[in-house]
Amino acid sequence: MTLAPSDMLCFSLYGAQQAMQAAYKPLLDPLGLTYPQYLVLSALWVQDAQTVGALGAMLGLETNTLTPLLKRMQSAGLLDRQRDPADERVVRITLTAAGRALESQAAEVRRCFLAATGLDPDQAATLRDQIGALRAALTASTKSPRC
Amino acid sequence: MTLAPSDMLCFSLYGAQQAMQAAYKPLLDPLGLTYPQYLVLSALWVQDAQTVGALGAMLGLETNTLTPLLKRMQSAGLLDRQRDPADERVVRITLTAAGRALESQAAEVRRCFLAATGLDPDQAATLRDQIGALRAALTASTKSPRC
DNA sequence: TGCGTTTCTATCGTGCGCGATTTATTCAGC
DNA sequence: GCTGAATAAATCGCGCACGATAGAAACGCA
Repeated sequence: MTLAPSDMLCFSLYGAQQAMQAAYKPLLDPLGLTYPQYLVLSALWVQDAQTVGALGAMLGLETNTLTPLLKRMQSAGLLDRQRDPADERVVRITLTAAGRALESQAAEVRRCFLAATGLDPDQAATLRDQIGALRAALTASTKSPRC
Repeated sequence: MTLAPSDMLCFSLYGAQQAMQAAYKPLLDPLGLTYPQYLVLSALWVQDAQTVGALGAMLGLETNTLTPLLKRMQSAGLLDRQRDPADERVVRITLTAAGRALESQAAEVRRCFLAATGLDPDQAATLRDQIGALRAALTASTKSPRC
């Protein structure tokens, strides 16, 4: 017996993620950001001068995704990329004034996105944790398959 | 006050979707399918001979995504693409024997994915509906912004 | 000191995903 | 019948996302 995509948990996740990015688009376009770029900035607002690898660990992205993404953001004047003198293998990502300046506008973005979900903060946090648990279970299962 | 990505609902969705596709990968690789291709087949198993537009409506994808995706699946021998004689604008997508044959293996894929989530069927259905509601709210809000 | 291993980033190729545009066909109204 | 609007699919360009690989720097250890 075959399920239609609309009846599948995986498809709800797939579709919701696309809807989420579509909802962010009108909020981020005025800032000249894509959604992954917004995530990178969010990570740097919390902790500046991170390495490429640390950003990747926080966001779940590999360097093959991050390097070109960070170069585009550098071209846009949002951040600087420079080798760490103490360890020349490492590239440190540092916010520019322009990158830091966007933080103040992020509050409005968050407020609008929450409004778009139609959830109150508690409901959003609960759903976030449920989806986070799903993510953790899937990641764990991929590392050591049960099936 | 700025949230870390890990505290954001949007990021849990973003990360969970990536984890979902990573979990599907070892299940679909043996079948020679990507996750979006698996979705297309799932839609066609329910209803064969759909148009490109109907598939797009079911999966939430535009023709600029579907056309090359369907061409790759045609090259792989999974489906046929042919203009509808009654309306030459329309292209109908029809499963080949090979495409139909994969349906029997999909049950095992679904079983393994559910196991990977660590959820029982009821929990999975509940979470699916919650995420589906989030998707609906986000889509509605994108169409008529509240903010 | 020198060498094999590990760590970190960058590069390459492929497959989505989508905004914008183009082409082909059909339809509606004259 | 003919023309303009509408519809369906295809095309083009760009930005992720990731597997596989490469290259440079640091480290471990004889």
